[in-house]
Amino acid sequence: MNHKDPIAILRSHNLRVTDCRIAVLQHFMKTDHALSQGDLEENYSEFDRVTLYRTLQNFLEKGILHRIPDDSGFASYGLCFETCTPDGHHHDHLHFKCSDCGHIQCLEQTHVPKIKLPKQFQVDHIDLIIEGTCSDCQHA
Amino acid sequence: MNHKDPIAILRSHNLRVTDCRIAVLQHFMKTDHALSQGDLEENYSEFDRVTLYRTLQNFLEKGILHRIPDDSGFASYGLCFETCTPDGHHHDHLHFKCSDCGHIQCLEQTHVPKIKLPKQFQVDHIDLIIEGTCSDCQHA
DNA sequence: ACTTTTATGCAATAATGTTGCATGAATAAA
DNA sequence: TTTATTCATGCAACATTATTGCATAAAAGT
Ligand SMILES: [Mn+2]
Ligand SMILES: [Mn+2]
Ligand SMILES: [Zn+2]
Ligand SMILES: [Zn+2]
Repeated sequence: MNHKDPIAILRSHNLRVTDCRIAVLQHFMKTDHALSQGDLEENYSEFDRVTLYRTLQNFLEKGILHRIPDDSGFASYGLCFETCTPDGHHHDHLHFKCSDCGHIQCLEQTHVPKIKLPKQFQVDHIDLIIEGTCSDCQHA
Repeated sequence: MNHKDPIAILRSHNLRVTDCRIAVLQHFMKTDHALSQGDLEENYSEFDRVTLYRTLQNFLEKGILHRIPDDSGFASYGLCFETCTPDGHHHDHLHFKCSDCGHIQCLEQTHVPKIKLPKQFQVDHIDLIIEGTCSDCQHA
Protein backbone atom coordinates (compact mmCIF):
# COMPACT_ATOMS: atom_id res chain seq x y z
CA MET A 1 0.00 0.00 0.00
CA ASN A 2 2.72 2.45 0.92
CA HIS A 3 3.97 2.87 -2.63
CA LYS A 4 0.70 3.91 -4.18
CA ASP A 5 -1.12 7.11 -4.80
CA PRO A 6 -3.69 8.09 -2.17
CA ILE A 7 -6.38 8.66 -4.73
CA ALA A 8 -5.86 5.25 -6.25
CA ILE A 9 -6.01 3.68 -2.83
CA LEU A 10 -9.27 5.39 -1.97
CA ARG A 11 -10.81 4.36 -5.29
CA SER A 12 -9.70 0.78 -4.93
CA HIS A 13 -11.34 0.63 -1.52
CA ASN A 14 -14.61 2.05 -2.79
CA LEU A 15 -14.27 5.34 -1.00
CA ARG A 16 -15.08 8.69 -2.50
CA VAL A 17 -12.11 10.94 -3.02
CA THR A 18 -12.33 13.91 -0.68
CA ASP A 19 -9.88 16.44 0.67
CA CYS A 20 -10.05 15.08 4.17
CA ARG A 21 -9.47 11.49 3.15
CA ILE A 22 -6.55 12.39 0.93
CA ALA A 23 -4.98 14.49 3.65
CA VAL A 24 -5.36 11.83 6.32
CA LEU A 25 -4.12 9.05 4.09
CA GLN A 26 -1.10 11.06 3.01
CA HIS A 27 -0.33 11.86 6.57
CA PHE A 28 -0.29 8.18 7.46
CA MET A 29 1.86 7.37 4.46
CA LYS A 30 4.54 9.89 5.30
CA THR A 31 4.62 9.10 9.03
CA ASP A 32 6.66 6.24 10.38
CA HIS A 33 4.60 5.68 13.50
CA ALA A 34 1.02 5.11 14.46
CA LEU A 35 -1.33 8.07 14.68
CA SER A 36 -4.18 8.86 16.99
CA GLN A 37 -7.27 10.91 16.41
CA GLY A 38 -5.62 13.64 18.47
CA ASP A 39 -2.62 13.70 16.16
CA LEU A 40 -4.89 14.28 13.21
CA GLU A 41 -6.85 16.99 14.98
CA GLU A 42 -3.65 18.87 15.71
CA ASN A 43 -2.46 18.72 12.12
CA TYR A 44 -5.74 19.26 10.33
CA SER A 45 -7.72 21.91 12.12
CA GLU A 46 -9.38 22.71 8.82
CA PHE A 47 -11.45 19.53 9.18
CA ASP A 48 -14.02 18.94 11.83
CA ARG A 49 -13.20 16.55 14.64
CA VAL A 50 -16.16 14.41 13.69
CA THR A 51 -15.07 14.22 10.08
CA LEU A 52 -11.65 13.01 11.13
CA TYR A 53 -13.32 10.53 13.45
CA ARG A 54 -15.50 9.20 10.65
CA THR A 55 -12.57 9.09 8.29
CA LEU A 56 -10.76 6.79 10.70
CA GLN A 57 -13.86 4.62 11.04
CA ASN A 58 -14.22 4.37 7.27
CA PHE A 59 -10.59 3.50 6.81
CA LEU A 60 -10.90 0.79 9.44
CA GLU A 61 -13.93 -0.73 7.80
CA LYS A 62 -12.40 -0.72 4.35
CA GLY A 63 -9.15 -2.22 5.53
CA ILE A 64 -6.95 0.81 4.95
CA LEU A 65 -6.08 1.20 8.62
CA HIS A 66 -5.89 -1.12 11.57
CA ARG A 67 -6.25 -0.30 15.21
CA ILE A 68 -3.22 -0.97 17.32
CA PRO A 69 -3.69 -2.50 20.75
CA ASP A 70 -2.26 -0.54 23.60
CA ASP A 71 -2.66 -0.38 27.34
CA SER A 72 -2.72 3.40 27.48
CA GLY A 73 -6.40 3.66 26.70
CA PHE A 74 -5.45 5.79 23.72
CA ALA A 75 -6.46 4.28 20.41
CA SER A 76 -3.95 4.58 17.63
CA TYR A 77 -3.93 3.49 14.02
CA GLY A 78 -1.54 2.21 11.42
CA LEU A 79 -1.69 1.48 7.73
CA CYS A 80 -2.75 -1.98 6.76
CA PHE A 81 -0.83 -4.11 4.39
CA GLU A 82 -2.10 -5.76 1.24
CA THR A 83 -3.63 -8.65 3.13
CA CYS A 84 -6.49 -6.59 4.53
CA THR A 85 -9.85 -6.27 2.87
CA PRO A 86 -13.26 -4.94 3.85
CA ASP A 87 -14.04 -8.52 4.88
CA GLY A 88 -11.49 -8.42 7.63
CA HIS A 89 -8.07 -7.54 8.77
CA HIS A 90 -5.38 -10.13 8.40
CA HIS A 91 -2.25 -9.19 10.25
CA ASP A 92 0.35 -11.11 12.09
CA HIS A 93 2.87 -8.39 12.51
CA LEU A 94 4.80 -6.83 15.32
CA HIS A 95 4.37 -3.47 16.90
CA PHE A 96 7.09 -1.66 18.72
CA LYS A 97 6.18 0.90 21.34
CA CYS A 98 8.78 3.26 22.72
CA SER A 99 8.06 3.84 26.39
CA ASP A 100 9.96 7.11 26.17
CA CYS A 101 8.38 9.02 23.30
CA GLY A 102 5.27 6.85 23.18
CA HIS A 103 5.49 6.29 19.45
CA ILE A 104 4.23 3.00 18.13
CA GLN A 105 5.44 1.59 14.87
CA CYS A 106 4.46 -1.39 12.79
CA LEU A 107 7.27 -3.79 11.98
CA GLU A 108 6.30 -5.67 8.90
CA GLN A 109 9.41 -7.62 8.25
CA THR A 110 10.09 -9.38 11.53
CA HIS A 111 9.05 -12.96 11.92
CA VAL A 112 6.10 -13.57 14.23
CA PRO A 113 6.52 -16.83 16.10
CA LYS A 114 3.91 -19.52 16.21
CA ILE A 115 2.47 -20.01 19.66
CA LYS A 116 1.36 -23.34 21.05
CA LEU A 117 -1.79 -23.06 23.10
CA PRO A 118 -3.81 -25.64 25.00
CA LYS A 119 -6.11 -27.23 22.49
CA GLN A 120 -9.30 -25.76 23.90
CA PHE A 121 -8.27 -22.44 22.37
CA GLN A 122 -8.90 -21.77 18.72
CA VAL A 123 -6.32 -19.27 17.53
CA ASP A 124 -7.20 -16.70 14.93
CA HIS A 125 -4.39 -14.21 14.97
CA ILE A 126 -1.63 -12.85 17.08
CA ASP A 127 -0.90 -9.32 18.17
CA LEU A 128 2.56 -8.76 19.49
CA ILE A 129 3.65 -5.54 21.10
CA ILE A 130 7.23 -5.06 22.04
CA GLU A 131 7.91 -2.27 24.45
CA GLY A 132 11.29 -0.65 24.80
CA THR A 133 13.29 2.34 23.66
CA CYS A 134 13.47 3.47 20.07
CA SER A 135 16.69 4.60 18.43
CA ASP A 136 15.73 8.27 18.59
CA CYS A 137 15.28 8.10 22.34
CA GLN A 138 18.26 5.96 23.26
CA HIS A 139 20.81 8.72 23.62
CA ALA A 140 18.57 11.48 24.82
CA MET B 1 -1.26 -14.28 44.59
CA ASN B 2 -4.40 -16.19 43.68
CA HIS B 3 -4.21 -18.54 46.64
CA LYS B 4 -4.07 -15.95 49.36
CA ASP B 5 -6.54 -14.12 51.46
CA PRO B 6 -7.58 -10.69 50.16
CA ILE B 7 -6.90 -9.01 53.48
CA ALA B 8 -3.40 -10.43 53.62
CA ILE B 9 -2.76 -9.28 50.08
CA LEU B 10 -3.90 -5.75 50.83
CA ARG B 11 -1.77 -5.59 53.97
CA SER B 12 1.30 -6.91 52.19
CA HIS B 13 0.91 -4.22 49.56
CA ASN B 14 0.58 -1.44 52.12
CA LEU B 15 -3.04 -0.76 51.44
CA ARG B 16 -5.66 -0.17 54.09
CA VAL B 17 -8.27 -2.83 54.36
CA THR B 18 -11.62 -1.48 53.24
CA ASP B 19 -14.88 -3.00 52.06
CA CYS B 20 -14.45 -1.77 48.54
CA ARG B 21 -10.93 -3.08 48.16
CA ILE B 22 -11.83 -6.46 49.58
CA ALA B 23 -14.83 -6.74 47.30
CA VAL B 24 -12.92 -5.77 44.19
CA LEU B 25 -10.00 -8.01 44.96
CA GLN B 26 -12.26 -10.97 45.66
CA HIS B 27 -14.07 -10.35 42.44
CA PHE B 28 -10.84 -10.51 40.50
CA MET B 29 -9.77 -13.65 42.31
CA LYS B 30 -12.92 -15.56 41.54
CA THR B 31 -13.14 -14.44 37.91
CA ASP B 32 -11.16 -16.18 35.20
CA HIS B 33 -11.04 -13.25 32.84
CA ALA B 34 -10.00 -9.64 32.83
CA LEU B 35 -12.36 -7.06 34.25
CA SER B 36 -13.09 -3.49 33.27
CA GLN B 37 -14.23 -0.58 35.35
CA GLY B 38 -17.67 -1.09 33.86
CA ASP B 39 -17.78 -4.68 35.07
CA LEU B 40 -17.09 -3.51 38.58
CA GLU B 41 -19.68 -0.76 38.41
CA GLU B 42 -22.32 -3.28 37.38
CA ASN B 43 -21.51 -5.63 40.22
CA TYR B 44 -20.89 -3.14 42.98
CA SER B 45 -23.40 -0.36 42.77
CA GLU B 46 -22.97 0.15 46.50
CA PHE B 47 -19.64 1.83 45.79
CA ASP B 48 -19.22 5.08 43.97
CA ARG B 49 -17.75 4.81 40.52
CA VAL B 50 -14.94 7.15 41.54
CA THR B 51 -14.07 4.87 44.42
CA LEU B 52 -13.94 1.91 42.06
CA TYR B 53 -11.83 3.97 39.70
CA ARG B 54 -9.41 4.85 42.47
CA THR B 55 -9.32 1.30 43.68
CA LEU B 56 -8.15 0.20 40.26
CA GLN B 57 -5.53 2.95 40.21
CA ASN B 58 -4.25 1.95 43.64
CA PHE B 59 -4.08 -1.70 42.70
CA LEU B 60 -2.15 -0.79 39.55
CA GLU B 61 0.35 1.29 41.50
CA LYS B 62 0.91 -1.33 44.14
CA GLY B 63 1.34 -4.13 41.64
CA ILE B 64 -1.84 -6.04 42.43
CA LEU B 65 -3.33 -5.51 38.99
CA HIS B 66 -1.94 -4.91 35.55
CA ARG B 67 -3.57 -3.23 32.62
CA ILE B 68 -4.14 -5.41 29.61
CA PRO B 69 -3.57 -3.98 26.16
CA ASP B 70 -6.48 -4.17 23.82
CA ASP B 71 -7.54 -2.58 20.58
CA SER B 72 -11.10 -1.99 21.70
CA GLY B 73 -10.26 1.23 23.47
CA PHE B 74 -11.68 -0.34 26.61
CA ALA B 75 -9.17 -0.70 29.42
CA SER B 76 -9.28 -3.98 31.30
CA TYR B 77 -7.33 -5.36 34.19
CA GLY B 78 -5.96 -8.66 35.42
CA LEU B 79 -4.28 -9.87 38.57
CA CYS B 80 -0.54 -9.60 38.67
CA PHE B 81 1.70 -12.44 39.56
CA GLU B 82 4.33 -12.52 42.26
CA THR B 83 6.89 -10.76 40.11
CA CYS B 84 5.17 -7.39 40.34
CA THR B 85 6.00 -4.78 42.93
CA PRO B 86 5.19 -1.12 43.46
CA ASP B 87 8.47 -0.44 41.63
CA GLY B 88 7.15 -1.87 38.44
CA HIS B 89 5.29 -4.56 36.65
CA HIS B 90 7.28 -7.47 35.36
CA HIS B 91 5.27 -9.65 33.07
CA ASP B 92 6.05 -11.61 30.02
CA HIS B 93 2.88 -13.53 29.77
CA LEU B 94 0.28 -14.20 27.15
CA HIS B 95 -3.24 -12.91 26.92
CA PHE B 96 -5.99 -14.65 25.08
CA LYS B 97 -8.90 -12.64 23.79
CA CYS B 98 -12.03 -14.33 22.56
CA SER B 99 -13.41 -12.38 19.63
CA ASP B 100 -16.83 -13.87 20.33
CA CYS B 101 -17.52 -13.12 23.99
CA GLY B 102 -14.82 -10.49 24.28
CA HIS B 103 -13.33 -12.01 27.39
CA ILE B 104 -9.63 -11.65 27.91
CA GLN B 105 -7.69 -14.04 30.05
CA CYS B 106 -4.13 -14.16 31.27
CA LEU B 107 -2.21 -17.30 30.39
CA GLU B 108 0.58 -17.68 32.85
CA GLN B 109 2.00 -21.00 31.87
CA THR B 110 2.63 -20.67 28.15
CA HIS B 111 6.10 -19.92 26.93
CA VAL B 112 6.66 -16.48 25.53
CA PRO B 113 9.09 -16.60 22.63
CA LYS B 114 12.12 -14.40 22.35
CA ILE B 115 11.89 -11.97 19.49
CA LYS B 116 14.83 -10.84 17.43
CA LEU B 117 14.63 -7.18 16.55
CA PRO B 118 16.91 -4.97 14.51
CA LYS B 119 19.60 -3.76 16.87
CA GLN B 120 18.48 -0.15 16.94
CA PHE B 121 15.61 -1.24 19.15
CA GLN B 122 16.14 -1.74 22.86
CA VAL B 123 13.63 -4.30 24.08
CA ASP B 124 12.13 -4.01 27.53
CA HIS B 125 9.21 -6.37 27.54
CA ILE B 126 6.78 -8.15 25.32
CA ASP B 127 3.01 -8.13 25.30
CA LEU B 128 1.43 -10.89 23.34
CA ILE B 129 -2.28 -11.05 22.65
CA ILE B 130 -3.72 -14.05 20.94
CA GLU B 131 -7.12 -13.57 19.47
CA GLY B 132 -9.43 -16.43 18.71
CA THR B 133 -12.36 -18.36 20.11
CA CYS B 134 -12.50 -19.61 23.67
CA SER B 135 -13.81 -23.04 24.60
CA ASP B 136 -17.10 -21.68 25.90
CA CYS B 137 -17.84 -20.01 22.59
CA GLN B 138 -16.69 -22.73 20.23
CA HIS B 139 -19.91 -24.72 20.08
CA ALA B 140 -22.39 -21.91 20.54
C1' DA C 1 -26.36 19.62 -16.74
C1' DC C 2 -29.03 16.83 -13.88
C1' DT C 3 -29.79 13.15 -10.46
C1' DT C 4 -28.41 10.29 -6.96
C1' DT C 5 -25.57 9.11 -3.47
C1' DT C 6 -22.48 10.11 0.08
C1' DA C 7 -19.41 13.29 2.97
C1' DT C 8 -19.17 17.21 5.82
C1' DG C 9 -19.92 20.57 9.61
C1' DC C 10 -22.38 21.82 13.44
C1' DA C 11 -24.96 20.90 17.41
C1' DA C 12 -26.21 17.92 20.76
C1' DT C 13 -25.66 13.89 23.72
C1' DA C 14 -23.30 9.94 25.83
C1' DA C 15 -19.62 7.80 27.94
C1' DT C 16 -15.44 7.90 30.29
C1' DG C 17 -11.72 9.72 32.78
C1' DT C 18 -10.11 12.91 36.43
C1' DT C 19 -9.74 16.25 40.34
C1' DG C 20 -11.02 18.92 44.78
C1' DC C 21 -12.95 18.84 48.97
C1' DA C 22 -15.63 17.80 53.16
C1' DT C 23 -16.69 13.79 55.82
C1' DG C 24 -16.07 9.24 57.72
C1' DA C 25 -13.43 5.17 58.48
C1' DA C 26 -8.98 2.75 59.42
C1' DT C 27 -4.80 2.53 61.71
C1' DA C 28 -1.25 4.30 64.98
C1' DA C 29 -0.22 6.37 69.30
C1' DA C 30 -1.18 7.17 73.91
C1' DT D 1 -9.86 1.84 75.25
C1' DT D 2 -9.61 6.46 73.98
C1' DT D 3 -7.51 9.88 71.12
C1' DA D 4 -4.82 11.52 67.24
C1' DT D 5 -3.36 10.95 62.64
C1' DT D 6 -3.63 9.33 58.23
C1' DC D 7 -6.08 7.94 54.45
C1' DA D 8 -10.49 6.31 51.82
C1' DT D 9 -14.93 7.59 50.38
C1' DG D 10 -18.83 10.01 48.18
C1' DC D 11 -20.40 13.81 45.86
C1' DA D 12 -20.03 17.45 42.77
C1' DA D 13 -17.78 19.41 39.26
C1' DC D 14 -15.07 19.38 35.23
C1' DA D 15 -12.32 17.40 31.20
C1' DT D 16 -11.86 14.56 27.46
C1' DT D 17 -13.36 11.54 24.10
C1' DA D 18 -16.73 8.93 21.61
C1' DT D 19 -21.03 8.97 19.05
C1' DT D 20 -25.40 10.29 16.61
C1' DG D 21 -28.90 13.29 13.88
C1' DC D 22 -29.64 16.33 10.54
C1' DA D 23 -29.32 20.00 7.10
C1' DT D 24 -26.14 21.31 3.57
C1' DA D 25 -22.40 20.64 0.33
C1' DA D 26 -19.75 17.97 -2.54
C1' DA D 27 -18.73 13.71 -5.43
C1' DA D 28 -19.82 10.35 -8.77
C1' DG D 29 -23.01 8.39 -12.17
C1' DT D 30 -26.22 9.36 -16.06
MN1 LIG E 1 0.44 -2.54 12.60
MN1 LIG F 1 -2.18 -10.61 32.27
ZN1 LIG G 1 11.12 6.86 21.35
ZN1 LIG H 1 -15.54 -16.59 24.28
